[in-house]
Amino acid sequence: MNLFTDIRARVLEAIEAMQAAGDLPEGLETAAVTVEPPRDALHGDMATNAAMVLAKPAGKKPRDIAEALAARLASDDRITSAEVAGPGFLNLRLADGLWHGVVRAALANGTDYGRSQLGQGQRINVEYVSANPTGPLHVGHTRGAVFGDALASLLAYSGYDVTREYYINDGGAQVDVLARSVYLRYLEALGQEVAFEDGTYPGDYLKPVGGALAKKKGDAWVGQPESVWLDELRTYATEAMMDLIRDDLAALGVSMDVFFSEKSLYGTGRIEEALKTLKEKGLIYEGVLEPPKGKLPEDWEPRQQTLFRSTEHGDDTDRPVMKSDGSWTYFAPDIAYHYDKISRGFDALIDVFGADHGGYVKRMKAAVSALSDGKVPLDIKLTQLVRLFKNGEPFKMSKRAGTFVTLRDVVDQVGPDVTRFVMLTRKNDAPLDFDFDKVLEQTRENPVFYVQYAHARACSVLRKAEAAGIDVSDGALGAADLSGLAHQAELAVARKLAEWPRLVETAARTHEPHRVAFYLYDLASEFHALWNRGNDEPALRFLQEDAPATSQAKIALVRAVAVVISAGLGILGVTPANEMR
RNA sequence: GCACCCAUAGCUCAGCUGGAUAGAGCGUCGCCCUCCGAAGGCGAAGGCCUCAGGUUCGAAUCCUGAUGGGUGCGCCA
Repeated sequence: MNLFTDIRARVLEAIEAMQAAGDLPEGLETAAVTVEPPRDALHGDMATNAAMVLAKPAGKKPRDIAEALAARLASDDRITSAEVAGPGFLNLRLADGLWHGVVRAALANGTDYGRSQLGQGQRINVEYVSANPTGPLHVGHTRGAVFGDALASLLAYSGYDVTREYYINDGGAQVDVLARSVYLRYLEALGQEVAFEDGTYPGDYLKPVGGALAKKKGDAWVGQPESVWLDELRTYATEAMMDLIRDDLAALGVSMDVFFSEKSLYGTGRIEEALKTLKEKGLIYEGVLEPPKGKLPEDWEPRQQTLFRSTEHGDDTDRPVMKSDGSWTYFAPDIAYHYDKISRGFDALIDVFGADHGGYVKRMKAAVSALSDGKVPLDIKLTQLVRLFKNGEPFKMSKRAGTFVTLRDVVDQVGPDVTRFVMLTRKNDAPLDFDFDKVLEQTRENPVFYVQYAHARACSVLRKAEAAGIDVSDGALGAADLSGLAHQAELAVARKLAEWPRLVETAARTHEPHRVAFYLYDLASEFHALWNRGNDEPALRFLQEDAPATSQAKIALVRAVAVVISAGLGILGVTPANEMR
């Protein structure tokens, strides 16, 4: 149930009636007609731009159209007033019963109130994290993981058939480095002195992997050349790292539907197949790239390479898919991977990358556009840097100083709920400050606490009401007489609840889950305000002595707030708190 | 040199993908607990939405250019 689309439908009905009556010409385009909350609540409950949008094509003055529209809408008993304002806005005030309907809808549908069919069951693939399997996830990955996961949930809530996917970069040279590093830890576990030179991973997290290997293999690989152990160790080490990463993700509450291995693309003809598809479209050629303008790399020299004509699909320059020595560039398996996603029948793709991958956006979009003949849209969301703070002081990450901050460090210190919420209180394309101390503060400036507190307060009222003998089951509250819910302060909260389905749709359409977090903060603010007004105006207290029917109406509103907060937090992957301690 | 992202109150940031007098938190100043949790609430002050053009009924939002910051730029995935 979305009150805004209901009223918009009513407005369009009135426009059709005006056309039938000859007040407006036939065949007008009404797609641009919107019904939205006015910026200033004093203007009314909803505003439509219909008259201004239609004025030009209809050849009439906006205010004249608005007047005529107002007359027709005013006859609807759901609309208590329709006033023309400004250049041709039509401000509508709605009957209290509609706001009561919002409360009832929230109680009847529970956390499904707000669910939409925007996606119409379209299959959409969200790829995120996709960190190299060479170590534990760090803070940067954490933001991508939280963002991707919340986006996926948001899309699922909006009627898409979502697949959450992780691309394992297990095909490149970094896996050899990993295998050699594990080999050193293996030797170490067997009592040898080892040195970690440049080009190896010295992290402690490989110690248990080397230890386990020593148990499994004994000294069979000691003193043996790489040719004996490298292949097997690559697989072994990668699997160990993926176990580690899966555990990290689980600690954050993230679970993937698909882990896709880059390695599975090599030696199976799948890269060749993807490139053949591009070649058939005339997009693959042998050539020499122009040198980049400005300062050249020291060792620059023209080289003959196999290139993808990505400029045909919006890129700035063509991109190499094969190195001069005949091996694939990293881009080739990426093309094959996205070709695979397209082949699996997804209607749309989303990639979540770190900001340092901004340079690959155009070429990746070009590849998907070429491979799908422009039929499968690819949206790439970049998550900006996370800056760490402790007590307001910048906190520099350094592997050497041992202050390398992992996902685990963050989750262990502040918990998954706080981590997730905080990471979503900023747009993905804005840098994020994460202060280990501030995110745990219990004050209004900490949105996590503020929203959780609102939910806990609502639960507290429900408990008290129940203790007072009021039936607070959703069924009873939904069936209650809500006429006791008539004060503007109370209806203001219901108005906010009415925006929820609309908010979900815009957030889903723009792929911006942070909007949910900000909405919840606003809703919490409305609720806290109403709560406190009870201090000055006893009539606004939720529990009314000796007036169980009135109390029940007010409790219904409280419960509806709790339901929507719970639904919103659910999308963000945060557990609502029933009480604060 | 080129591409992408960003620029909104003293600070940190929203702004519903073109709507009315641009919002919130922090900070500053002034209020509200014999009362469901004051871990909260109410109010005041604070703005050339970086700048200059353009598009139109209407621009913080779209386009062009400039300035300032971030990221990246052919055998590293």
